[in-house]
Amino acid sequence: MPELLRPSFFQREVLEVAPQLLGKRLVRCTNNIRVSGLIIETEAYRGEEDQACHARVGLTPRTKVMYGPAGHAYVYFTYGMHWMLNCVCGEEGYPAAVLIRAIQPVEGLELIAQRRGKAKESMWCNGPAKLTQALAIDGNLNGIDLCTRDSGLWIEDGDIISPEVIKTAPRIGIQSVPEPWLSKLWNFSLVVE
DNA sequence: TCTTCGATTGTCT
DNA sequence: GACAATCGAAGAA
Repeated sequence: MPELLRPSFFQREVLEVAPQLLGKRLVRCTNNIRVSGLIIETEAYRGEEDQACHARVGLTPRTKVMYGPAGHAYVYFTYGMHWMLNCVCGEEGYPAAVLIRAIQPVEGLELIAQRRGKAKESMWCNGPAKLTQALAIDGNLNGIDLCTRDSGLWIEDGDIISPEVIKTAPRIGIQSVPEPWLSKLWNFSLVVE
């Protein structure tokens, strides 16, 4: 049985954690059925000074999970219909999180197909709102501990990814954010083979 | 394949 | 009351 990632993995500089999450396995377990996929794209958000980070407005009921202990899930709702999954990182009290933007489905393909309707297989989990739909993740999971199996959502260790196959890019969907935050290369993805 | 545009609700000002 | 870390349907080319 693969090991779960531990709090110490997350309790580091978010810019180190984000690329290292690539290749790890995100696992969702409901009714003893596993649905999982390899993480292939992440994005880092860090600090109140990061104008793309929700915590730029400071501590509010919405953002307080980001200020909490590392290794917990920050799940939030946006655009009136989509859920996003983030992993809280760094020291407690400092708001930082990694947005999981895409995974490659591995287990539970039937359930994913069912949850994603008639979407094509290549489109199942190639976006942050798509993978939350495929894994049945919603606001009920906000604040849960990703380092235990108690909540049915966790991350398992995987292969070490060599730096050559990791691509960096500006973060996505933050057009209204001013420089220098707009151009930070805080988006990490695996180069497709 | 590419572009446009509508959907729809929690959160903050 | 405005806006948001987006998706997918529909229409054009």
